[in-house]
Parts: sequence; C-alpha cells; structure tokens
Amino acid sequence: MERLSESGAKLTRARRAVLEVIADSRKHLSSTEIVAGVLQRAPSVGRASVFRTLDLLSRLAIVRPTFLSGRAPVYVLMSEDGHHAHIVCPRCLNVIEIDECHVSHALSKIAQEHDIQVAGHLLEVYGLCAPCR
Amino acid sequence: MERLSESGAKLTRARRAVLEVIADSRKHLSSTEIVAGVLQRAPSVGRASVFRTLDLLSRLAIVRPTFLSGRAPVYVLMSEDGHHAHIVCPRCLNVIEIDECHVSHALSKIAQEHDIQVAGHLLEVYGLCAPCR
DNA sequence: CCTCCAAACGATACGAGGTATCATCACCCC
DNA sequence: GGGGTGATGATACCTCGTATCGTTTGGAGG
Repeated sequence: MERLSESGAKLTRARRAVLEVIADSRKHLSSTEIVAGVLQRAPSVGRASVFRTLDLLSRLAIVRPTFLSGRAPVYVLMSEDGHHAHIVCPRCLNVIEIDECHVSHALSKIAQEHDIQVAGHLLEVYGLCAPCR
Repeated sequence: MERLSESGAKLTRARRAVLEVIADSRKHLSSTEIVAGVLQRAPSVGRASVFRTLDLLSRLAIVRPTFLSGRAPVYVLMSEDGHHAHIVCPRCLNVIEIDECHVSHALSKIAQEHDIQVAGHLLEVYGLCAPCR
C-alpha cells in the first residue's frame, strides 16, 4: 500500500481493493480469483482495472506471477525487500511459504560474479512434502 | 531427451521436435516461438501436440514456464538435476543464465527445516545489470 | 476548501494463447 | 498381421488478458 503510493501512482479504489484481496488471502490467487474477490469487496470495480493493477504491481515488483498449478498464473506477494521463497510439492501441489531462505550469501556471490545490483529474488523449491512420501 | 524416454513416455516426432527447438535456442522461448520453430523443423506437427508436449515436459520437470517479459510465459530448460537459475534485469529485460548459483547449502537447510525431499529449484534474481546502471 | 487535469476508471469489443474433441495413426507384444 | 494403447493432427472452442474510448477521480496547487 505504502509501496504503491510511494511510487507516485494514485491510490484509487480499484487498486486498494486488489491489494486488500491479495494481502488478505492465505494462499496465492489467480487473476480469476482476484477478479472475483474484488467484485465482492467493491462491485463497481471493472475487470480491466484489476488486470491493469496486477500489471502495475508486477512492474513495481510488489507482486510476481508464477505458475504453481492449473492453467493460469498465480500472484505471489513479494516481501518489503523484494524477496520471496516457497516450496511446491509436485504431488499434492501444496505451497509452503518460507520466511528464512538463507540465500543472502549466495546472492552476494552472484551479484559479485555477474556485476549485478540485486533488487530482489524469487526462490522456488520443488520437492515432496512429508505426507506425500 | 533421455529424461523423456526414461519416464516411460514415447519419443515421438512431435516431442523430438519440441525438445530440439528448446535445446537449440540460445534464449528462453515462448509457446508461440516454439510452435513456429517446430513448424520449420517438422511442418506436419500440429499446434496441439506442441502444447501437449510442453505440458508433459513441465510435469516431468524438464522444463518450467516463467514470466520474463511480454504476456506469454517462456519455457526454461531445467538442468539434469532439476535446477535452474538466472538473473533478470528489470530495465533491459535481458536474462543472464547462472551456472553456479551457490544455493545448495541454503537448500539443505530448507529441506531440514521443512522436512522436504528437495528435487529441484528455480532461482530468479532481479537486479540492474551493469550497462543499465 | 475549491479548481483543475493528468491519471485512472468502467464497460465492452476484440484477439491471442491454450484446450477439448475426435477420428486417425504408430507402435508393440504377441 | 491383428488388436489395443497412447499419441497425433485438424479444428472448433473458450478463457484470459488487452485495446479502446468516453467518463470519473485523486490529489497538488491555489
């Protein structure tokens, strides 16, 4: 929310609704689910604005689309510092969020080797969870 | 190629063509580009088979769709051991492949903390490349 | 508090990407 | 060489996302 207004973009009803739907959800949502959620919360908001907002949030690195299961991508809410990590179990398709992903050392090495100014990262780990083994 | 046949799936002309197009490309391709490439290489192969193959390869974790730029996802060829890493510059949208991503230590920690049997990972690093700074 | 205008909006028509269907084909074991 | 399974190619279809366009609104500057 703050990140949005700080970017110079206006904080409109449509954008507020999209952000709230994403932030309030316990799981990652697809665009269709976000459209539905926004429709509940603010029925007057149009389809197109939801997609425009998702596009804006992606460009601002507040959100990131990724394929987890199903046909459509889901939107991952990136943390304040532009990072996110989760585990996907290929069998049950459950997603486990990771708070501490231990990659900062690896990132600084990568930054050095490739002369990059790291602004964020997404780490997806694939592997069977305990119940699926 | 071996990974495909080892999975029990048949190695058909359509699948061969898709794999070759992906493997021969220097950059990550979108489905549209893959369809075009396959059409050149094996004109008799149908659109649907390309998509079916991409779906199969995704399920086998040989390939992984991700959003880099543009509307459609591009397909990343995962390494033999199911891993892949790259850097995306948010300004020029160039992608730099990373061979050595230094995350094995982080992964073993994650595996331990979350009781997961890690089978692969995708690491995407976002950050400005040298020319864009 | 009021004015103003670029930015964003809502509605809708449109288009590209991806899927379902179905009859045909290729492979394989016998 | 017959039969069954898995994959195929063609095409119709559907869904998600985008472009368009006239209207509204957030918020800075008075």
